[in-house]
Amino acid sequence: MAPTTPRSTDAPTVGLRELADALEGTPVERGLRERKKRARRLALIDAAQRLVAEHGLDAVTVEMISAQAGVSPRTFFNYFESKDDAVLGAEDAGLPDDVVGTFVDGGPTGRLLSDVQVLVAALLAAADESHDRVRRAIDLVQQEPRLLQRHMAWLERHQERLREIFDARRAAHPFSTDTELLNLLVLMLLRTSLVAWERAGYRGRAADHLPSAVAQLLDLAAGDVAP
Amino acid sequence: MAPTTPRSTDAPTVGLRELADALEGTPVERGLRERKKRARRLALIDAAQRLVAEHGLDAVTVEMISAQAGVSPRTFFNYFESKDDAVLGAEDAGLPDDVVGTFVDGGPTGRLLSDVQVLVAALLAAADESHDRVRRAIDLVQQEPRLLQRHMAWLERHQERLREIFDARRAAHPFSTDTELLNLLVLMLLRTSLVAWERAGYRGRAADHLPSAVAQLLDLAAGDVAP
DNA sequence: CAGCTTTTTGCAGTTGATGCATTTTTGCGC
DNA sequence: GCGCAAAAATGCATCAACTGCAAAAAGCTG
Repeated sequence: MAPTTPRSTDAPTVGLRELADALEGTPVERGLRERKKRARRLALIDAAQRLVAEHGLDAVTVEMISAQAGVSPRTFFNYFESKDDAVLGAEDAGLPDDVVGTFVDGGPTGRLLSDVQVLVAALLAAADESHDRVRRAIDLVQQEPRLLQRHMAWLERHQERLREIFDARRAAHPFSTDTELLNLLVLMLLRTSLVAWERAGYRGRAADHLPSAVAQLLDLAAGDVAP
Repeated sequence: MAPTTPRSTDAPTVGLRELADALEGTPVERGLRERKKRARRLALIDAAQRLVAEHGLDAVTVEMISAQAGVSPRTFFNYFESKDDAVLGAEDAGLPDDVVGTFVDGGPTGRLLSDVQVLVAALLAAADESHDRVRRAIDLVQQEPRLLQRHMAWLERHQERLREIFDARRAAHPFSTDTELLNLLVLMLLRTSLVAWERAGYRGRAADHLPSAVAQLLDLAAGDVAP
């Protein structure tokens, strides 16, 4: 159980590099090593998704995937904790610090649900960047429900961070909603948005379907208070 | 199905047996076979939970569990699909037909959220019956977050049924809320209630904490509409 | 008891996953 | 280019989860 990994080691030469990163949407690739690392990772994800789409999850072995990607089976596990993670292309899409900061400070709207919505939007934005692989991942989850569990595992990795974020906000701007409930609210909005996006034929962005999900939730509540 | 024990008057043994069953919370066990089956199953769950509580999930093997329960390792897998399932004591707690029927007919209150709440209450009631094992399962999930995934898998088994139920109700009493969202709503209410129950030291029933969960959700929505 | 069904069990085999030692690759100063 | 240190890839051995199959045991029924 490794504790949270601090993201940036505030280097002094930030400006230009950060701009370049923002444009490319990829983290710093300082040399051949990092580039190869990324390439292999993507190759493994692509191989995994392609094979599973064709043969089904259980018929595909780690050996096949790594062979397809041109690496040894042992290397596969240097990149992913499990076969399923590779199929999902599980990225550690962290929340941007500014978004988190704003949320903790009680912003941007001051209304909890709306602000959670912003949080979820940030998560979905990260998914937009590599939308091809995310698309395939969603499709595969429909086909292989077993993968849904790993989706849950993915949330779980962020759960601790989310918990901290919620608790931090609560400290300065108290609210009564249980942290556990908020965690699942995030999952609910995420998943509902992604499913809606899939049903819309992946047109536009995933985040475009988030307002609808929130509206449904409000309808649900409104219908209960005043039928 | 004649009474196997010829008695002087009508069959009092039936009455006794049904009473005993009601007290134990067990369905009718027609013979030695069924009784043993149930006993073995419970023995396996108890062994699994005890061992995991003591040594941790990863340190416990199926071999240990089955040895502890006095069956062969191969038999273990006749009872559970996975080690985790045994630890959770995963029961196929189905919803009672009358509850489902009422819900599908647009009842009991006619307000979607409240009616979903009744559904969840029924689910929680099932958990109350074998509350010792459920308690231990919840505690273990806190300790071993990995088990949360299996909890998700558990929902998944009911997801199809829930989907049918929601769709059936929608047919006669239309509502706009997405089925996917409702599924996760059920999970959210279930989990929030269970966690609250645990935090309350398992006093009373799990379902007692459901109204609070719903209230939190309503607060959340109300706070967003009119801050 | 004898025949039938259900359940358990042993055994062999596949696969996912991990630890460790070794080799290969890459980055870098010369 | 050259050699050296760090990082990554690889090979190998190992463990544990899980499955299929067929034989044996146990419960059921007449």
